Amino acid sequence: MTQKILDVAVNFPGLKSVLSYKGKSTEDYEVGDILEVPLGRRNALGCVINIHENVNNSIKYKEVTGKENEFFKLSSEEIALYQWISKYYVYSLGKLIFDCLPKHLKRQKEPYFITGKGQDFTFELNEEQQKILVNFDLQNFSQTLIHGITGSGKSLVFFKMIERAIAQNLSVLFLVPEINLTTQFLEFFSVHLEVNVYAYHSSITGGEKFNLWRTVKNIDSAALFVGVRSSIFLPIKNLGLIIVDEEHDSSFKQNDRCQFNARDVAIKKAHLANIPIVMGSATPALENYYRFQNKDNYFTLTSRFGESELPEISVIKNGSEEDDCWPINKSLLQQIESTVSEGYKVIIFVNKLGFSKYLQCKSCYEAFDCPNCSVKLTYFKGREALECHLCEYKEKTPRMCPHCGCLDLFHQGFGVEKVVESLPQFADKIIRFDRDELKNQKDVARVLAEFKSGAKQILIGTQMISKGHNLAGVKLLIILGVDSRLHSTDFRASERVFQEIVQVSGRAGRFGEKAQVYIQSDLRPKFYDFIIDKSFDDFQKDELGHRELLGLPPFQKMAEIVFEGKTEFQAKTKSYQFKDFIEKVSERNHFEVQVRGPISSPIKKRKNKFYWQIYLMSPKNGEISNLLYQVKQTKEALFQDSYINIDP
DNA sequence: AGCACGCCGACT
DNA sequence: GTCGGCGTGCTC
Repeated sequence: MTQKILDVAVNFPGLKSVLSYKGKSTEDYEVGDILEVPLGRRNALGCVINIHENVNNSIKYKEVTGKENEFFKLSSEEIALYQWISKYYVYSLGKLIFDCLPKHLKRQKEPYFITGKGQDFTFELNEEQQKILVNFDLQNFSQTLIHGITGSGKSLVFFKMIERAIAQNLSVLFLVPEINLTTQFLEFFSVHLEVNVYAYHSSITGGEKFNLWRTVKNIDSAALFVGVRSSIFLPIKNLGLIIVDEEHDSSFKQNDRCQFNARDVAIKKAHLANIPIVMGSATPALENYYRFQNKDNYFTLTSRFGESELPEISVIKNGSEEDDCWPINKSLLQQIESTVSEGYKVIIFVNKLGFSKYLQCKSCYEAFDCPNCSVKLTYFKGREALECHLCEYKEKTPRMCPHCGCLDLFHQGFGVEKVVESLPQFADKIIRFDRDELKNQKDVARVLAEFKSGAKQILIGTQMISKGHNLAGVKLLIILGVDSRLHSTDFRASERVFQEIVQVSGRAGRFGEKAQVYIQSDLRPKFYDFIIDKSFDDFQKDELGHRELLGLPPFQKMAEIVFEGKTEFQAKTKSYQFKDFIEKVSERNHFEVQVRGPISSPIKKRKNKFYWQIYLMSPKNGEISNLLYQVKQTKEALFQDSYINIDP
């Protein structure tokens, strides 16, 4: 009898995580089996990815320790997806698989689902909506992008698509960027569809997750799965359609471990399963917008549902520090007053927690820095403390400058607390809406109920406002603190700010009321013209022009490699050594890859560690991953304390 | 990730 | 003299 060799992707972070083992003669093995295998002086979990008989005499094979029958066997399609992710994001296959699989827990909990009521729901689709559905079929892999303004009824199109899949007894995976968006979809879908609806998000416990995997592998009737990023790994049986809502959202990017983008993984998953994928957004990611230009499966929805119109948007100057109502421009006070007295609502959007951005000494200009990070401490008036937003550091607000002894300290910049304080005449009508004030979903629900009922009419808060909430009666919306965000060194800064302004503006005038949005800014970038005119295509085209000129995505593929060191010198040295080596390999093997940097990271010190980084650019898709993969395979030590971020 | 080996500082 | 700090390197 010939000896069977099992190639096993073992759970450890080395790139060469696929090791070969002898099987036990008493046991049968198949590709996809989860095994326990010896690794050094310990055991680890692994997944069989290949079985063959080619014995290599230079390897001393160890024998498999055991088979994990309690675990789920991976299908060849799942393995293919994990292999693609591992190659593209340059991440250990074995580690990836066991990062994604649910942990096998003793405590069992049955997964929760909502039984769909299948109540009749009749609505007229407009011409644009119908056009999308006419040619949509579930037969093969296809990609569709729906670019629809906020409130244009994308969900109705999704609904029709899901209905069709279910009619063919096919399950649907509906991806959303964040949990707070799922509730309204869950409600809508479960009332009108006649299938079980499962929600998948971070608050699902280990036991429930494990059982959900068991369930999705075995259910025969169609079901709908509404989930966040990690739900792309659910091995859903008879999956017939994937929908990615708010496709542009940065929450789809994982920023620890394997830094995949769930939208891109979803596309690959649809491709491997040979099923359609549909993406939707009011502000498509530039990469996607560019990819879909002049394609048949790019659709726009340009009219708002029902009577509603998009709000009118204007840009006005930042408030003057002389005025009592600073940072709000005093010319807006009258509008706030009249909006409130007419019984309508106001939202004020601020990008910063706390009271002031930082504290500074009036005589020597000493500012209070975090001792562990290269950022200034934020002043919180409620707690009378200075706090770091990157680490745990906090201290009581100092009375005098520790540097020169001066007692005159002044505040720079503003946060939510300050904005609330700047409108004392409305104090009894204001709700503060930020992570600091609202600790859980319960708080959020309570406060939103107060706002909806009209008990409170002014909502002042951070990014938490911008997503998903369907609020009636918002006639005035003020956006503060845009300028500092535009000054960021991130090449996506204007794209992100643009997306956020559009998303936030979408909160106003959703139920027929004519609304007004004011953006306070002293800058005059061209993109305000595009925002005011609502010519979103023109913004995208203008931004594409800049990107092309600078050779940035989507015109080139990009990767960012960050090096961590205990000292700045160490981080810097590592990044230079890496650059030298990768440039040599790239040249020698004729890779079309250009190295930019090294450069100190935008925040060069975090939690007492220092960061330097380099960028890799290439006009060819997959080229950077191939180069990195090759270098990492031959010289893994160069990657010690580094983070690879593909398509940052 | 673990878990070894290996080479310098402060302890009985 | 050696106990243990964590840098470096390997795992079929």
